[in-house]
Amino acid sequence: MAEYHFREIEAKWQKYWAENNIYQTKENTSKPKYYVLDMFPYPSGAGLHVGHPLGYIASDVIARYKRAKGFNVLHPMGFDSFGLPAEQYAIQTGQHPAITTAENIKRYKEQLKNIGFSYDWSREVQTSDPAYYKWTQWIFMRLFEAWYNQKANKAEHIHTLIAEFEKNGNLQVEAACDEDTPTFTAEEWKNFSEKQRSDILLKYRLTYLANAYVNWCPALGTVLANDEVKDGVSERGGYPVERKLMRQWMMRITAYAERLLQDLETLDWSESIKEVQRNWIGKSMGAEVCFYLTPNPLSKGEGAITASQSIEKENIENKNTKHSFHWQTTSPEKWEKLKEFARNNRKNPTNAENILWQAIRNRNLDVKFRRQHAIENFIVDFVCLEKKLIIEVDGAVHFEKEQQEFDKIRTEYLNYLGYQVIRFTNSEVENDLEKVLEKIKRVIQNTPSLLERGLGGEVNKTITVFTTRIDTIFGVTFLVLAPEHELVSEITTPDRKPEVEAYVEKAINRSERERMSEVKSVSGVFTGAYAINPFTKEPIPIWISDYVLAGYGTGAVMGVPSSDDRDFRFAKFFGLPIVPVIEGTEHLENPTEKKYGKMINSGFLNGLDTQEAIEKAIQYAEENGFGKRKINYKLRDAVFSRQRYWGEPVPVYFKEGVPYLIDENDLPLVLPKIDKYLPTETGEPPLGRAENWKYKGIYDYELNTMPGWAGSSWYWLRYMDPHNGKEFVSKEKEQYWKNVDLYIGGAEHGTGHLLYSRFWNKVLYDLGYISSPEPFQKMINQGMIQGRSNFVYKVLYKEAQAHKRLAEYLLPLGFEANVLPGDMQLDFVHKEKKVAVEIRSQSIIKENWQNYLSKYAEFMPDCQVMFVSVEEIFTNVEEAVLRVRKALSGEEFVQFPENDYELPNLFVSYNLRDSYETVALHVDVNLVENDVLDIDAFRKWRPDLANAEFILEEGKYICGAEVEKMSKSKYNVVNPDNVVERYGADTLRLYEMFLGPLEQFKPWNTNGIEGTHKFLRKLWRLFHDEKGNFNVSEQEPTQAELKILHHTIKRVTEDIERFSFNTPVSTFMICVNELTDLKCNKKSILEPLLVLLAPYAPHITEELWHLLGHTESINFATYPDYDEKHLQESTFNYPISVNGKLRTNIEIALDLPQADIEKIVLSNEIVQKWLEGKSAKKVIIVPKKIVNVVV
RNA sequence: GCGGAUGUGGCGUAAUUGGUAGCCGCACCAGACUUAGGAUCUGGCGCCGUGAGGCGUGGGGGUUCGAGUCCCUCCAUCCGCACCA
Repeated sequence: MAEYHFREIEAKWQKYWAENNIYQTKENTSKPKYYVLDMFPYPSGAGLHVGHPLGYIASDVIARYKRAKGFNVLHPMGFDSFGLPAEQYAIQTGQHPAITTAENIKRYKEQLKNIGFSYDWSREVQTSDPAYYKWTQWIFMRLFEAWYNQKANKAEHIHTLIAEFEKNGNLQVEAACDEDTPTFTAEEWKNFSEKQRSDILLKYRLTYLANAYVNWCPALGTVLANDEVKDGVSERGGYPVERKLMRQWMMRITAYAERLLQDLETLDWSESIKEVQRNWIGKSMGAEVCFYLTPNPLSKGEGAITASQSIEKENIENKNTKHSFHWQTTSPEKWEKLKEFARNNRKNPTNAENILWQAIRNRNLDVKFRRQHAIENFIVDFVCLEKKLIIEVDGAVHFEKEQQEFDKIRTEYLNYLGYQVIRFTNSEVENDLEKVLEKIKRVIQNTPSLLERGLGGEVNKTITVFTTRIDTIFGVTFLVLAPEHELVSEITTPDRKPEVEAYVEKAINRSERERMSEVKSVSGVFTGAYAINPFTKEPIPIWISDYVLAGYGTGAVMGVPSSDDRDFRFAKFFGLPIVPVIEGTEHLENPTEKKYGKMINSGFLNGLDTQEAIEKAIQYAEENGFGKRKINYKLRDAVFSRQRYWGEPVPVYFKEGVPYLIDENDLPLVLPKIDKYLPTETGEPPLGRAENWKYKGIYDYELNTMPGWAGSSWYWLRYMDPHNGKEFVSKEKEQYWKNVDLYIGGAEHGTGHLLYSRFWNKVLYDLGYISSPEPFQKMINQGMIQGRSNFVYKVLYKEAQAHKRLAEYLLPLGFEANVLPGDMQLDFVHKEKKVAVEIRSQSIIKENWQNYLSKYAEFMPDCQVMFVSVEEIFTNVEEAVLRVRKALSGEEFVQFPENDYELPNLFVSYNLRDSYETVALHVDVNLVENDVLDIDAFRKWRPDLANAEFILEEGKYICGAEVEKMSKSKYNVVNPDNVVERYGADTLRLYEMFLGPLEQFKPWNTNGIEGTHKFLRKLWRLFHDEKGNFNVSEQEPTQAELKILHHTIKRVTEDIERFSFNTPVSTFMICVNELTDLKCNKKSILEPLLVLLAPYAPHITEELWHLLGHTESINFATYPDYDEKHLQESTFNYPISVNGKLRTNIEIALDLPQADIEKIVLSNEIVQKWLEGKSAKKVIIVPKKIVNVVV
């Protein structure tokens, strides 16, 4: 064989490797293990493009390198084969997603095998295979049967929780559980029904059913996890997502928030991806502070009960009876003045008053009414304090205008105090009591009781806020609740109700996206309610606003406009007071510019620094019982249900509304057949279509399936033991392989796969099934390979240009251009001969000429009008001019273009495009080489281009180029198959590595691939003579040759060890170049070089290895060690600089003492010249580096 | 706005971590061999300058005998997060 025939060589060895199971991994425990894994690919219909193999090649290099270094390497590949695209395709075509998936996988495997990866295909897994998802379901069951014990700080089997419930109820349990978990005693637990117990346990399980606001995507017909939503639209497909309250399976990942955060420190991951996870977990340390609601909305002065009094009073009252009403609705002093009137009125009621009183007294309407009760300065007829409802019965006097005015003010005031006032006339009560009572009943019904709404200190309700800056609490001038906050409807005063409700309505209906896009605008509504700042005892208004998110913290914030930007904007907008609390902010236009410093205006915190003040304030709050230290996480529990077919069925059935796990022996719960991959008519998920699909033929199965990330959250474990039918992974194998040593994949999984995998891994670890707390020890995120699009520039034929062109002919004939009679513009007019020429496109002339003519007749009577089409001008301008000439000379002429003209399909080369009006069009990059267009191929590319013509530069058509995402629509996708076809897999592998650092994003540009291909041919020639005969010498190597080899070994090995994949390629090139220069064909040099290169170029090295006489695969060769002794030098060519500037080089023996070096350097001619007669101040000699002479 | 990363010839990049900036490859230029070249080989190739030399690692400043590398500052690009309390 003379030439390097890569196609034959590569096919030959790929076959050999497969037939001889060269890459099969055995559990050989005498060797150290090394587990190198690629991120699970989803087999999409588009197949691989050159960007995908980048990471696979790097991991393959490592796998091969580690094998040669004596490691037992696990390097598997498989497919994350459940997912939306195959199902979308199924919906459109009716083809079962399993078929689509199988086809896609087949294609992927062909492409992968074509590149010569050393995967152990015997370990391949597919998540959609029942033999695999059996264990996904099994793990789901483990999660269902687990709870998170915060005392032990780990997950435990639910049995331990039940045992505790039976012993002590849940009073002493510290667990990750739902917010609304009630407390109960052991006694109560024992008396709970099965359903009640199930409901309680669901609040603790690591996977649970709950009503939660989820991301509902109507277009996909399913809910999505938070990480699947980007900027308010679905990550896949970009469909809108809305908030919807649904009962869904959830994963209690929040239980692990702290450990997921802390253990990041133990991982060798890039800082950026750790940061992404930290952000997502979103830990913030601060405090929760309780704000009591005021008993009444306070007006200034007025003698109302002061805030501090009210708190004391409330505390006293609360000690006695938890729900005692605050019936004293005026001050004692006022009551002194009013009580006589009140008593009088009671004794002498009007007839109407009496009738009504008899009807409503004694809780006749289920609520207690008081009559002639004093409220502030007024005595009202009847009042129901629980509902804050006042009923007035008006006599004749109320018809007078003055009295009506007074009533109005009185009502307003009472409204202001939070009371509803309804009025009846005497006659209404006397004549139609039924109707009156009916109305009262209705109002009572529609008004929440204070027992429920807890307005003010009358019941023990508080608003809790979360803050990281409790030190600024003296600067709190308002509270803001999220519109969705549960207290909003309860605390809103009647007068504010319409406005508040309208705002809430609007906020809830607005999509996430809308709310996000209006970040900068300020909006909000006052609720009418007030709270007491527990530090200052001052009342502060309670507002609601969009900028407070229901899902974060407590859904309420304390507004500190002097140190928070959003609060500042809010306060400015609504004119709320701003109290500076940090020294130096008093006179600032915007006090939030300075956020840290000494406290001012802050009572006992004055003078403290931010951190000290935070500590002291928390301490104070805890001591006084209205606050506590609190750590908050942004991380939410993950929605685990999908209303989809193509996913793992959830191994759960329902009996009387209680979810039960199916028996473990019934696993796997296999996906049933269904007729259509759509929801049922009643809106149930597709699985609702399965016929007779019931557990044990009786019980309904869960109809949701698991999300795409379920199967990929544990797959690395399955590779350790992929065919085990008894366990998801055997203990021994798990103990041996432990976790992934090197994980290579994209950074885009930072908040999804990489977080869920860590979560499941930790659960399995806590439950004792596996031995590593983290799944992926080291990770490298390969940069995306971007597409490099090429463009051609199609010449546009516009009227403006046609006009210009025609003008060249017509102006010399005496035409004027752009004549403006009336509101028209005529293209060309010959005034003397009364001829007008109009340019329009061919189609417009055809369709509209009559309209034009009538217009011309209006402005230019008795003028000859003729039309010239744009098409005509560019294809046959002479003909057009001829027609015009005829018209001028009075001959008979043709008014319209005689023929239909077709414009040439003209493209102009990149650097000439500025002289034309052009549009840039994507051209298939496969038709372009080094930005030069293959014109023939271009004409054949699409039928409409067959007649394409070109304006060339220097005989070539140069394309423009731009870096974009690699995608079909941009015609910039490069298929690795094509590259392999043309240059071979080894060249592709080398080139992808050579392109630059693995982590970097870079455009794919085939331009440089020649270089790596040439390198391989050069390597080939080292082993062959000029005639192409294999020719390797057994001669002893020279010192120079050994030096080249060992230098290469050293550099390549060091580079691979630090995962620098591009630099070894250069080193190999240098090595081969140098050996070529020396005409070295010695076996003792070339043989180790092959082993060194084999991880990068496995095919050519395998071929040459066998040509050298080996009968075993190069994969079993040992990696060469480098020997320092071959790199020893006796002299060094020192760079000599004078004052830091390089002036010359001097070869100096390395064993020479520094003083001698100095002498040699200073006596050097060139150094002398630069010294300019001065003496050297200092000579710095860095051995084997540099000499610097300082003058 | 906050956080992270990056910035070096026409292009992809390299620089043993403070010691000769531009290795290797592409493109380009010149030449050789050839009927031919999308083969192969040789030489050149940061910028200015005929030259000596000067200038050069996004800009400015600093530390140092010496800075692409360390410090300060500004700018640009990319990525992530974002009313997160």
